[in-house]
Amino acid sequence: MRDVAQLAGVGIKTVSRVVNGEPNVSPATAERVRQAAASLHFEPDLHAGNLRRADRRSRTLGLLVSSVANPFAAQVHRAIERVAIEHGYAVLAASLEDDPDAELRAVTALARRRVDGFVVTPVRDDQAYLRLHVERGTPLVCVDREPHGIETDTVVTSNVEGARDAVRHLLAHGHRRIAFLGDLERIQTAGQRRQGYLDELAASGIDVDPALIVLGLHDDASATAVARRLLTLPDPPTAIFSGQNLVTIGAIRALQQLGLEHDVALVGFDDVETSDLLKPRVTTVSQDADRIGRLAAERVFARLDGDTSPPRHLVVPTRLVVRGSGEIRAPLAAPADVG
Amino acid sequence: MRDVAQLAGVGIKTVSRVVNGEPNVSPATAERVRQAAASLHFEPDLHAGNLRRADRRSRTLGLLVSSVANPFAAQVHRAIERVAIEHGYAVLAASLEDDPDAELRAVTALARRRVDGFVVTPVRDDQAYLRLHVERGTPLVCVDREPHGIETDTVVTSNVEGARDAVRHLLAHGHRRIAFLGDLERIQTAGQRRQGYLDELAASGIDVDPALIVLGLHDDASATAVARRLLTLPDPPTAIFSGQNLVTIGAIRALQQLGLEHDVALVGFDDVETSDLLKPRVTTVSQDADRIGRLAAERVFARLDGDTSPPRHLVVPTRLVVRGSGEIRAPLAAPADVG
DNA sequence: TTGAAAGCGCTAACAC
DNA sequence: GTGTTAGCGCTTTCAA
Repeated sequence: MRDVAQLAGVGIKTVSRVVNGEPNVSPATAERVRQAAASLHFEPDLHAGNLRRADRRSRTLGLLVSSVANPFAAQVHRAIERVAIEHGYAVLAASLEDDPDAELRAVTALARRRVDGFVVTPVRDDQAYLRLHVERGTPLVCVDREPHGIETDTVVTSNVEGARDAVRHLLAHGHRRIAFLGDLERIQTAGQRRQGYLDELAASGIDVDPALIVLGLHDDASATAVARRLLTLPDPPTAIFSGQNLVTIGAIRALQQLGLEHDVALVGFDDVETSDLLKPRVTTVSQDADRIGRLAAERVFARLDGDTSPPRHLVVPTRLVVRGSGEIRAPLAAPADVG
Repeated sequence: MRDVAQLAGVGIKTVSRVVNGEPNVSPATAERVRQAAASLHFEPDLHAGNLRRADRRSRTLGLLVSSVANPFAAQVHRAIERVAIEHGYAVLAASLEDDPDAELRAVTALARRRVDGFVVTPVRDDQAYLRLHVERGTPLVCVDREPHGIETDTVVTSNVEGARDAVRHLLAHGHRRIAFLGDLERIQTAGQRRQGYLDELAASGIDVDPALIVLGLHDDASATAVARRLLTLPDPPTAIFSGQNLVTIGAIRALQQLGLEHDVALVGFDDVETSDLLKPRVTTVSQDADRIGRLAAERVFARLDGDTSPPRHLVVPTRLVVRGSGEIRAPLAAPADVG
């Protein structure tokens, strides 16, 4: 910058003014400065400026997700990036892989880089430690899961309602023995989806068979194994509600292996790529990742713009996408037990 | 930092030493400083330090990809992040959506944030403008596509060889009329895959029917339409080689719509999620995104570590994953034309 | 309309 | 072992 000033024959502050588009520079001077800057390939150092700048904004957002390679997280990321760009922001993303320590490390790494705001998918049991950053003026928005130990803006999927929709849909097709396959219990959304499943069955006065509820499934292999076991029970379920997309894939594989894919109904929570191409096509409760990301980013910028209203808890509805597998009807009920 | 120094009753430089783990601090002093830092929740400002630090490293990498939501790019991103973390680095990612102007904007945005290295999927016709950054000491590694106008490290998939493998596989199953469905011509990898297709046919002395080659497909809808048209030709192809995963999905849909999925062979370039669940399962030429990302990141760090050897051009081989659709045999050849 | 001086939070160089 | 001084590249303040 000093070099640019020298070459343009002006003071360093004038260069600063031109670079930042500040007023009170004669067009002629401005032009000379621009020429000089271009010829020296000058790129202002954003971080150096921040040191002294009034707003002290790094124009960078920090994003913590399960994994940038996870399709849902990646879509949320893209949506956040879109909003960020509009505001002249860049996004620093970190993958946590559900590791509580990684959450801490990532927050520290991003804090040292002085991100202006955090969008976090909580992993730890307690996010109270993040209060510090919020108090220091770095807004925090939690996505996908609710944080613990801190009151802050959140944007989550309507997990309970979505699960209820799925189960209601299966009930409407005559099913009474509906299995639930869920992710690890410590993952909040898994618990909520199970809750929706239980709520809807309760609301319909259906007795729950605990044998049909399995949690702790985190990949498709274990889901396949469990689904096979349930489907070969003496009194098997006539429908399956799977609570996560890898689990859905596992369930499909089990159904295919047993040749039951056209006989046992299936509704999966969260989309399965190319679910359109399968036979039958898979009915899913799909999440609006794009909207979640967009809302989260908008919340961050609202806070950066000085919004001090109470924390907002946004719930993004799911959509039941009817494609075929969920509309398989239950076989005629066996005669009621008469003892 | 001054506050920490005051609270610990030491000089500011001692705090710096403790924070950075430099030697020549007595254990007792160090402990007092640590206490003070913790009680004030001190987080050093990485960027402020960089201003004066000898290596001037922001410990941040810039990544430019088609889209962070694209599964291939997202996997590359994750692999880069893994290597980055090991080196204490964070990753700033930007989505270009194949927009040449976005490439320029993203490079500028990252340069102003003083990233230490770039990993770029080139979009523009010319990357000569990046020489500046390289000369100023910011290494550049191009992934997935070769850059133009600059000699730098590259990590790409063996597109030509992978395509040849696919076509050879189809030839081995008796096919002679093999269609090629490719992405937009301006996308380098699309051209390379077509080249591999042509090469392999030429090597086998097969005449190419230009009617069976269609480029310019960028989504599954257009691919479906084109595949339908080809398959309903008077003399239709007996096999399809699709050059991109959305195109593969389109081709599958067309085959399903026409009820031909068990009669016409299909090999797709790049993986299709859940291709395992389809009937028939889809044979693909799969790219090793993880390896590409890892190698690219390792190249950046090698350069940062002072490697000044000539640019390396790494080619990551593909793998033909045999699953069923590519092994459908050609129907018995029609009698040769005898005029 | 312009520029000089001070200072942002930190590290380098050197003195003690 | 420890502290002092200068200065990184920029913006602020304020004087001209």
